[in-house]
Amino acid sequence: MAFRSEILIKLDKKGRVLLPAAFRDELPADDRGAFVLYHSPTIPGLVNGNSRAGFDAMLERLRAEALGPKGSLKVALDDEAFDPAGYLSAGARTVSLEPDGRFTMPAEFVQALEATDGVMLVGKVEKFQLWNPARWQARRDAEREKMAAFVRGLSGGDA
Amino acid sequence: MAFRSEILIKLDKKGRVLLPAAFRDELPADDRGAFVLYHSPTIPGLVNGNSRAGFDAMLERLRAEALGPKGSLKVALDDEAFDPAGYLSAGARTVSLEPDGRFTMPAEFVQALEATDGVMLVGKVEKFQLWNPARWQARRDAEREKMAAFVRGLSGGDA
DNA sequence: CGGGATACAATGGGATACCATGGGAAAGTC
DNA sequence: GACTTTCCCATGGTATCCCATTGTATCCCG
Repeated sequence: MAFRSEILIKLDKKGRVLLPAAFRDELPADDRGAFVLYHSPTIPGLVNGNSRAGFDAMLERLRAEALGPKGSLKVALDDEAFDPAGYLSAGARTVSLEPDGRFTMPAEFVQALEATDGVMLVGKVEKFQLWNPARWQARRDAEREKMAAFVRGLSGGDA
Repeated sequence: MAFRSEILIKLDKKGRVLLPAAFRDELPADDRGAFVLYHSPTIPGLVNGNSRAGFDAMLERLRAEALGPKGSLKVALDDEAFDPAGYLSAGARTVSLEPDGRFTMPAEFVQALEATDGVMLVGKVEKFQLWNPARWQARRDAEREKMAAFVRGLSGGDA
């Protein structure tokens, strides 16, 4: 259960996008009819995706981390207190998959991506990302250098 | 079963508001004819909403955690003792949904929101909120910064 | 092991159903 | 009887369903 690979998918004029078979297969077997899209909390113009179960699990961990064990009652009542799980939830949408594996991309996400005719789907282990193809290109180049530097920096055999 | 997304809905001249399909679907399947609206206990001008079951469950937790096991008996008898659940309940109203998914917004909530022609519905996981669109805008910007700070604060890779 | 035959993945498009909204008519209500 | 509330119908837009097409794996068979 891990999202891998990067795949360029068409965004047709009806706003539909195919969730590739490789990604569909990573959704829980008992819940393949829908998944969650949500805005990246740190990178504007990036959209994340996950299974409903995966997204909910993340929110749960988030609340435990941010609020401690007794936080659930407080967060349910105190609208003034900042709730990171609530923040993510507001920027998220459950989208249902058509039988053929496609979904209609909500307009807000199309806008965020500034996608015109294609979307780059990128597997990031326990979630996946939707990128504007051009922006992904740039991001990828930057990450390649960081990765090389990171590996060189690993304290290891030679040195 | 979690409220997500933010949706701007019209408030028509008859005082009607549509509960979007995405939110209706989160109401319990056996009780979709009505739900609960209640004033936020911490933010004036904010209205919260939940299913009847969800609201009741919150009151129950509130009494159990805030007052202890004997609390409910005490508040049933002692009118002098402060009962947070009773307070919330007084500021709450059950509103019924029309067959087409709309409801008439009680005047007290319209006033509280100072809503004129639109209401922003925001999913907050186990409940949702009704905001004055302009105020939500401001709130959202503030939350974005808090979220960024929160993510930075997570003990992680770089440091 | 070549050559189809078959299954499935990715895409396009027409027809239909549903969502969000406005407005009129009927039924209460004071 | 004026006003509010509920019911019903209308409409534009979007999403969903269904069917079709093409290309590519996979399979089977001799």
